[in-house]
Amino acid sequence: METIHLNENHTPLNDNSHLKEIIRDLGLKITQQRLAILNHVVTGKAHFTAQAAFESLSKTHPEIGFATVYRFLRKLSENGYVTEVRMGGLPARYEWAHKKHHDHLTCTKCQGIVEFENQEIEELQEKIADQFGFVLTDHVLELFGLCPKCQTKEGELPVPKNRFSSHLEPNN
Amino acid sequence: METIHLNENHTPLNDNSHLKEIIRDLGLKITQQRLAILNHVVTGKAHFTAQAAFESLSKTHPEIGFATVYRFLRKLSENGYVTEVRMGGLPARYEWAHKKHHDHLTCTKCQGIVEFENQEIEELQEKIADQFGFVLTDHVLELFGLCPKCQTKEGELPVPKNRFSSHLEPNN
DNA sequence: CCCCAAATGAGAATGACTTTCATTTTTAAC
DNA sequence: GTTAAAAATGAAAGTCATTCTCATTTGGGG
Repeated sequence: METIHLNENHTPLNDNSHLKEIIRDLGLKITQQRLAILNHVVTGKAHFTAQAAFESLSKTHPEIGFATVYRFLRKLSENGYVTEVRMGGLPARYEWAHKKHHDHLTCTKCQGIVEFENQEIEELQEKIADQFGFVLTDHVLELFGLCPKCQTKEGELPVPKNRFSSHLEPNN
Repeated sequence: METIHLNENHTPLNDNSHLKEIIRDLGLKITQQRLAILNHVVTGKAHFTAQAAFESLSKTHPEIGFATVYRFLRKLSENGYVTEVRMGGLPARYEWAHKKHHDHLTCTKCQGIVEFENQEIEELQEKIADQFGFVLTDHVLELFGLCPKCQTKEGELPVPKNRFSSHLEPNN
């Protein structure tokens, strides 16, 4: 059905068959751009912003526009292939959702992110939704605090330029 | 110390003494604008957007600028007097934080918000932070789903103009 | 191959804030 | 009370992430 041969990047085409399947599942046409973006999402590191993905992709695929990156990431996230994470008013961060569901513990100083999962919490959430007659479709659980490193290095690192509200006092 | 008399709105001044204390606690000067905004926050309904507060306030205080509303709401939220809630990329919503801590269960269709509290979840969160050596400073727990009403009225209401990602399929 | 709906990219538009700055207020000191 | 310095304000401009528009290109069924 699908002959294996090399594309212009000397990458075996069948590397992409898995990615193609995903794009097909979304009911979209298979384009080089989407393959490149999807490949980046799957193989790159998690918690990237759309902007970062765009810049990174631009190096090898200068022809990809950021609109395409945003559009496709949205589609992927709408269909559960990637998870969109937002903290405060900061740009959305995305991650490939092939892993088991998990939540995030974020350091408000260095913005480091630790992933965790906790079945008990998941179950309690379901129970709560039930109590109010809701059908749960999604949830966001983000914990914020200071990571071990930032607890010691008090005030050494400058607070990242974006403000951080949420009960912290930035002016001390 | 403070003589009770009427201000130009024929409202007893001591109505505001509580509000003034809050503003003082923030290290800010007491202005008519801040009193008006704070009064709105305390007595108005919860989960308002900055824009909504601005518009509502404009009726009685046409001189208040939206910059002032945003600035003051931010200050209040930084100091824990109000809680900032964000869902998806939608405008931040604020609520007076005089109540016990609670989280939100939001209907993705009608955007109705139910508040709940669950001590078990709170404790589990602390435990998780501990496990990673984090000092917890804050957290966000937002549950999303369909409220009982919206479960039955399938597709009757148009989806609010702002898209809703998160594993829902808007195009069906 | 051909065609056309789907996809793309460049740039304009949007929308929620934030910042700037010239003017007005507050308030602490007389 | 006056007053002056510091803080606050509002109008408007700026920012920034994201979305939209639209003219052009492209994938893929026929």
